Amino acid sequence: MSTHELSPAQQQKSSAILEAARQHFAKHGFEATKLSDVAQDAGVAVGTIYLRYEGKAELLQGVLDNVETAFCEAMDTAAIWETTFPERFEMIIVAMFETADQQTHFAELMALSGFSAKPTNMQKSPILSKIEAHIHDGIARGELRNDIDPPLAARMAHGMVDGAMRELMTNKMQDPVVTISHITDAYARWLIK
Amino acid sequence: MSTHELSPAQQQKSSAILEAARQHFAKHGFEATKLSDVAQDAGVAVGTIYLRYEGKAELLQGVLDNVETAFCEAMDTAAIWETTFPERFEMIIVAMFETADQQTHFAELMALSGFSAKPTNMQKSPILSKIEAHIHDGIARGELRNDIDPPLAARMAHGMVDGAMRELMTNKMQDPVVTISHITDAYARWLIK
Amino acid sequence: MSTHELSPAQQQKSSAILEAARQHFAKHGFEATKLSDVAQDAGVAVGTIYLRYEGKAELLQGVLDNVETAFCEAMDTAAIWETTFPERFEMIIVAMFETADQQTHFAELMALSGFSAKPTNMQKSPILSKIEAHIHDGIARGELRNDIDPPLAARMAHGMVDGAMRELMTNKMQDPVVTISHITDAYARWLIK
Amino acid sequence: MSTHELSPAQQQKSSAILEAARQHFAKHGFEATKLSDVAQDAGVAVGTIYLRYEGKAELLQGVLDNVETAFCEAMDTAAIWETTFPERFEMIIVAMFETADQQTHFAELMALSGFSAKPTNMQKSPILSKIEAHIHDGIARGELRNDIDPPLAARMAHGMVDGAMRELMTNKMQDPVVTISHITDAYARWLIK
DNA sequence: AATGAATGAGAGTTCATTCAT
DNA sequence: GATGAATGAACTCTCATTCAT
Repeated sequence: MSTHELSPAQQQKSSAILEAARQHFAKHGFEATKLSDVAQDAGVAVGTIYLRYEGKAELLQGVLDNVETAFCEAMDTAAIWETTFPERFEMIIVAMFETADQQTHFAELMALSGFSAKPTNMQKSPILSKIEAHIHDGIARGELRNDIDPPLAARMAHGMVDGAMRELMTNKMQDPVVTISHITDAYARWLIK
Repeated sequence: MSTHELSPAQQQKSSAILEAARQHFAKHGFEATKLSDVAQDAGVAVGTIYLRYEGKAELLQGVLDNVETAFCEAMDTAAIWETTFPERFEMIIVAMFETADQQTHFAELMALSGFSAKPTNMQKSPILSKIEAHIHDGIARGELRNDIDPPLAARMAHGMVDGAMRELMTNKMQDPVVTISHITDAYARWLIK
Repeated sequence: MSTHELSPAQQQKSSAILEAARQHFAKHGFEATKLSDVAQDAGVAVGTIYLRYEGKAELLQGVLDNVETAFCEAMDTAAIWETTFPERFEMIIVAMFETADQQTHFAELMALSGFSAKPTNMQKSPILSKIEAHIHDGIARGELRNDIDPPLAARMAHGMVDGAMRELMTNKMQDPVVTISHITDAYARWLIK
Repeated sequence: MSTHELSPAQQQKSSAILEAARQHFAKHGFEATKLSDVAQDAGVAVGTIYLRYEGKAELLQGVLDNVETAFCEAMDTAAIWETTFPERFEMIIVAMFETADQQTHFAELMALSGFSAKPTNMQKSPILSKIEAHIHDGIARGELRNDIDPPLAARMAHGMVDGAMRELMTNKMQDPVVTISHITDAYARWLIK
C-alpha cells in the first residue's frame, strides 16, 4: 500500500538488527548490551539502528514484541484451540519450547520482559494473557477445575516452564522431551478436573 | 569482647546500607542502581559503603547472601523437617512468603539471583538446594512420588512461587493466604504420591 | 587513498590532543594531569581522546613516543654521523636543544620518561640508546677515549644536558648558545681521546 | 628547653613516619603514595601523621628536608672543605653515594625534589647550592677553571651523578666504586684548571 | 538512507582529610 | 596524644545519542 515499503535490503538490515539485539539482550541483559556491539554484529552502523528505533529501550521493546509475537502465534493455532486437555498442555508447552529452541535465549528474554525486575515490565505480558486465555477456555469447556484463579494459575504455569527451562539450560544433558513430559504431567495433575 | 566487634552505630550503618541496597537493587536492577542513591537512602556517605564492600557487585552479593540466609533459615527449622506432606508444603510456602513479606521486594531479588540473565548466576542457588532437599526428603519418606526429578521439580516449584509472588505484587487486592493455599494445592496434586 | 586515512580534521584533532597532553603532562606531571583539562585545551570532548588512546597511560605513552621520535630523528641525520668529534658533540647537543625548543617542555617530559620515579620507566629509553650509539661510534672511530663505559657515559651525558636545560629554564636570561658551548666543552674535555 | 620536647616514643613514631613516607614517595611518587599505606608501614594511625604534618604535601616536604639535610651535612664537613681538587670531587661524589646508600631511594627522591616536573620545585635546591658553593670555592682557590658558570656547572655536575645513579640502579651488576671513579675522572677533566 | 566520529553526562571508585571517641 | 571510621570531592572511563558527511 504505502510507497514507503521497505526494500529487501532494508528488511534484511532490520532483521539483522533485531536478531543481533535479541542475542545481546538475552546474553548480557539490557544495561550491559552496547548498541555499538549490536550494530557490529548486525553489520550496520550505529546510526542505522536509530533510523528504526527511537533508542535503546525501544529496540528492546522491538525485540520483545518480536519474540512475543512468535510465541503467541505458536500458541494460537487452530489445532491447539481444538485439542482437549491434557493433550493441549503438551502442545502449549511444546510450542513454548519450540519457540525457545528457535530463539535460543528465550528464557532470558522472558526474564527481561514478564520477569523483569523493572516495575514497568511487571505488567501482564501477551504471553501471560495467552496462557490465561487457554486456562479460561479449559474451564469454560469443563475440562479444567473451576476452583482455580486463572490469572494466578497462568503466572504459576509460566513460572514452572521458566524454571524448567533454566534447569534445562543449566543441565545440558537433560532431554527436553523428558522435561516437557514432566511439566505436562504436573499441569495435568494440578489443573485437570 | 573483641576490639573488632562492630559498634552498635556501625552495625546500624551496615544494616541501613544493606536495606537501602536491597530496595534499590530490587526496584531498579543492578545496573540502574546508583551507589550514590543507596548511600543517600542509607544515610551514609558513598565511601562508607566501600569500607564494607569491595564494590557494587560485592554489595549485591552481600544483599543476596543476606536474603538467602534468611530464606534458608526459614526453611530449615526442626518443625518443618518433622512435618509430613502436604502440610509441609504449606509451611515451606508460608516460610517463603513470610520472608518475602519481611523483605518486601524479595521476588525481584530472586530475579536478580537465581533468575538473573547473567550466565554466572544461572548456577543453583542455596534456595533451590533447600527446596530440592525437602523434595528428596519427601521421596525418601515415601510421601512424595518417586518418579519425579528432584532438581527439575525444585526449579518448577520455585518458579511457581515466583510467578505467584509476581501476581500478588501486580494485583495488590489479592489475599496472600488464598494464594498460598492455591500453591499448596498445586504442589499436593502434583507431587504427593 | 585508503578510506582509513585520517581526514585533515581528524589529524588536526589528534595533533591538538597530543600537544595539549604534552603541555599538561610536562607542567603538572602524570597524576595531576586531568583528561578533562587536556580535552578542553585540545578543543575536543573527553570521549574523543578515548577514540585514539586506550586511557591516560597510553596517552602519556603517545606523547613520549612522539617526543622521542622527534628527538631521535634530530640525532640521526647523515650529517651528524659523518661529522667528527668534537664538532659532532655540538651537533648532538644542538639537536637536543632545537627539539627542546620546538617542544617547549621537553626537559620535563624527559623527566617523565627516562627520569620518571616509576620503576618500569627506569628502562633505557630510545634517547639514551641513541646517545650511546654515538659514543660507541666515536670509540670505534678512535676519536673518543676507549676507557669509558658507553652506557654509563650516555647516562651521564644525558644528565648533564638535562641539568643544563633546567638551569636554562630557571634562569631565563641565559643564552642557549653559551650553554651549548659550555656543554660541548665539557663533553670534549671529558670524552675526547 | 621547651616543655614540649617529644617523648622518646613520639620521636620514634616521627622517625617511623618519615622513613615510611620516604620509601613510599621514592617508590611510587607523590600522587601514588597513599597516606594509609604510609601510616600502616610506620605502625601508626593515619591521624597521627596529621598531628605532625599539615597534609600530604608537607609530609613530602618533611621527607625532602630530611634527605637534603643529611645530604648537605655529608657535603659540609671540615675535611671536605680542606681537601683540594680533584680529591675533593671524589669526596663529594662519595658523600652523595653514601647518602644514597643509606637512603636507598635517594635518586628517586632527588627526582621528586630538584628534578621534579613540578614548576615550584624547579627552584634551586640546597643540594645544588652546596655543589655550587664547592665550585665557587674551587675557583676562588685557583684550582678550578674560572671560565665556567658555577650555577650551570652545578646543575650539570648534579645531572651527571643523577644519571650515573640511574645507571647503577638499572644495572645492578655495576660496582659503585668504578662508577664513582668514572664521575671523578669526568669532573677532573672538565673542571680542573 | 547510511555512516561512524564526536559528544558529554553520568557512573564507579579512590583517598586526603576530619573529628568523635 | 592517638585512633581509624566516616566523609565527599574529584577523578577516569563508558556509551547512548547526535549529525555532518
